[in-house]
Amino acid sequence: MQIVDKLAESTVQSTTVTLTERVTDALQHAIVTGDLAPGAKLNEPELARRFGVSRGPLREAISRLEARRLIRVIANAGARVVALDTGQLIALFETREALEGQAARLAAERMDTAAIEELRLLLDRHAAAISADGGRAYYQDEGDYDFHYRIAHGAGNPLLAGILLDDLYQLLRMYRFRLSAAHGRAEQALAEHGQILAAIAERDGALAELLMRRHVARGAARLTDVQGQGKKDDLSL
Amino acid sequence: MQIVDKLAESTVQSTTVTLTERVTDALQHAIVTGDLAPGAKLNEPELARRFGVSRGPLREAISRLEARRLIRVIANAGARVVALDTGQLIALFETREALEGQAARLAAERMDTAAIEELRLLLDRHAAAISADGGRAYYQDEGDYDFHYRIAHGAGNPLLAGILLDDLYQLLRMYRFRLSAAHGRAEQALAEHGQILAAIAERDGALAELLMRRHVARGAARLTDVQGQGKKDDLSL
DNA sequence: TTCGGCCAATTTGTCGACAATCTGCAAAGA
DNA sequence: TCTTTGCAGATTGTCGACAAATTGGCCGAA
Repeated sequence: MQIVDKLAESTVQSTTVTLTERVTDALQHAIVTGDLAPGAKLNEPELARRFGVSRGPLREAISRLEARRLIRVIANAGARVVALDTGQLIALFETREALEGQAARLAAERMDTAAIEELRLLLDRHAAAISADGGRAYYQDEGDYDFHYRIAHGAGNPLLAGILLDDLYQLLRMYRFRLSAAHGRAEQALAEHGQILAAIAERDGALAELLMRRHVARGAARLTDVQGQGKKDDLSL
Repeated sequence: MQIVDKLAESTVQSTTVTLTERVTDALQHAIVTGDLAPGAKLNEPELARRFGVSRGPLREAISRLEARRLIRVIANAGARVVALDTGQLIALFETREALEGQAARLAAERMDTAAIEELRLLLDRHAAAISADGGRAYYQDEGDYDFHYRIAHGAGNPLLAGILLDDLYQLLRMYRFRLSAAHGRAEQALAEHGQILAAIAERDGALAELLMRRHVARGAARLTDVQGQGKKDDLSL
C-alpha cells in the first residue's frame, strides 16, 4: 500500500469501462490474493487514495463485491473483507454441490455435440498438462473452472451459471488461494471429469448429476483435509 | 408518480436505517408489484425526486437490486427493470429446485425436533386457512415462503439460505405477482409440504430432497400453465 | 424516401464537500 | 482501580455540481 495501484487499462478501446468496474476488479484481486486479509476492515478514504479514485466508485465497488460475498458491509460501521472459516467452506461446497449437480444434469439434456467434443479436447489438454507436471497437481487456473465453467454454461440456464460463476466463484478462489491446495490425486480428479463428460455425452442426466455431486463433495473433502493440518476453524493465518 | 413516495420510517428507533436501505425497499416494492413495469427504463433523476433523495442513495439502491436480479444495469446506458419471460421463469425454477432440494436434505440432517414441531404446527395453521377459504388457494403471503423460508433456514447453511431468500426470492415474487397464481390444488400443495416435513422428521434426507424437488417442479408447471393461457413468452402485459 | 452525420439536450459516472454516525481515549466518579 | 461518560477525531452516508457518454431529432445527401 505504498504506491497507487494502477487500474488496469482497457485493451479494447471500443468499449467503455467505468472506473467502478476497474476498481471492482482491482479490489477483488487484492481480496482473493490476500493482499487485503480476510476479516480486514476496509477504509474508504485510504482505498480511494490507493486506487486513485474518489470515494464514489470505491463505494460502488465495495457494494458489488458485497453481492459476490467477498465483503460484508454494516451500515454506518464500515465494510470488512469476509472472514474465512471451515463452516463457510462447507456451506460453499454444499451449495455448489447442488448447483453444479443440476448444471451437469441440464448439460446432459441440452449441450450440443460440438460443445461436448470441445470439452473432450479440453480434458485431453488437461491430461497432457498433468503428465508434463508429473501428476502432482491439477492446475486449471481459470481452467479449474474451465471444465466447470463449460458445464455451467452448457446447462443453458443463465441464472444458474450466474450464481455459480458470478456470485460464488470468487469466494471459492479465495479459499483455494488460501489453502494453496495442491490437489493431489490429479489423475483422480481428471478421471472424474472424464466420467462426468461421458455421462453427459450419453445424455444420462441423473448419472451426470450424481457424478458431479460426488466430484464436488470430494473437492470439499480434499480442501478440508489440507485445512485440517492447521487450525481447525480460523483461516486468517 | 405525482407525489413523493414517502420512505418508510423505521419503527425501531434504536437502529439506524440509511436512506439507501429505505430507497432499496421502496424501489423493490415498486418493481415487484409492477408499478415499475418489467423492462422499464429507470431514470435516476426522476426516481431520486420521487423518493426525495439525492442520486447517490438511489444509485446504491439500484446496485443492490441488481444483485437481487430485479434490475439490469448497462454501464453508461442506464438501468432497466428486469424483463420477464418463460425462459427465465423456467431457469428460476430449475435453480430453485436444486437449491431447495438440497435445503430439504440438509434440514433432514440438521433441523432440531423443536423446529420440526413448529413447522408441523405451521402446516396445521395452513390447513385451517385453506379450509376457511374453501380450498381455492394456498395463500401464504410471506407464508408461501414461511414453509420454504423455514426449510431454507433449517438447512443450517447460511449461504444456501442467502441465495434462496435474498437473491432469488424477490424475482420469484415478481413472477407470482404477475401471474396472480391462484394455485389451485391447494390441498395438493399442502399435502406435499406435509410429505416433505414427514421425510425431514424421519431424517430421510434423500427422500426429503426428492419430494422437495418434485414439489418445486410442480410449482413451475402450475405457473407456466397459468402463463400458457396468455402470450407464450412475453410477460410484459 | 431512406440513411448517415451532427449537435443539443439529457442521462450516467465521478468528484469533493458537508452532514451524520461511530470509535477510541481521557477524565471523572464510585 | 475499575467503570462510566463525554468529547474530539475519523469514518461513513449523502448532497449537489461538474465531466463524460448516450440518445434523439433534424437536416442534408444519395
